[in-house]
Amino acid sequence: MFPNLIHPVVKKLPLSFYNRADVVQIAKELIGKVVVTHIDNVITSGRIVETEAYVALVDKASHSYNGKRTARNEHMYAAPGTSYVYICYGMHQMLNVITNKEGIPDAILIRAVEPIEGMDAMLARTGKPKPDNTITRGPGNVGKALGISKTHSGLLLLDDVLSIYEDGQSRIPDELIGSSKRIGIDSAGDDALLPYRFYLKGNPFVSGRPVK
DNA sequence: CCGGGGATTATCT
DNA sequence: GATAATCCCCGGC
Repeated sequence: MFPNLIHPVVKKLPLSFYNRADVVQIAKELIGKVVVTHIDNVITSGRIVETEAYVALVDKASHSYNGKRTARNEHMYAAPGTSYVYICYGMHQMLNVITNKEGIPDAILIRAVEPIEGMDAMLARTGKPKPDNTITRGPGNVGKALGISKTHSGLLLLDDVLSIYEDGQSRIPDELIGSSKRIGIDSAGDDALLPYRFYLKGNPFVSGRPVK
């Protein structure tokens, strides 16, 4: 209800954060920011520890590759700072952040967060008996724990239902952020190799098999 | 620790 | 009718 009372030291990311042309850079800068949802009268939040960038029009892994536009991906073409939520494998709710400018479908997938507030609600939503490192690990689990569904697509992230806050601390140093090719897009040809995935090194909520 | 395969259904061809 | 920006479990080593 009053997120600013719960996050007294921080503020929402401004439009000027989303309203930039380099979606890969923005994906990297989102590491350490805080996603907050106010859904079903409960506030849940988590620190973003893993993202992936999807570049408008030219990226074979993007839903909007080559300008493709359908009912599902319509919100990719919305204003920067808009959410894009879609259903994957018939059951997973995947949260994306739209950047750049209206009509240019740059998107960033939120792949993992570290829980901050609302663990009781996250446990109830996921059916887990107690907190563990998988509760918000991977994009499907992020959507489930934070209560996000397709109905939350097309929302402005500067509003209060679904929003992203600065972390109130100094920016995460580059040396703590790892990068790699994106996960689960092997059918995207050459673009499957692009280093558009970013993650907080050593964080246990980052998805994928641990790297030796 | 690692890889394989099934679950489950909205979406697109 | 086929596919999918995933997840979880299981078996093998």
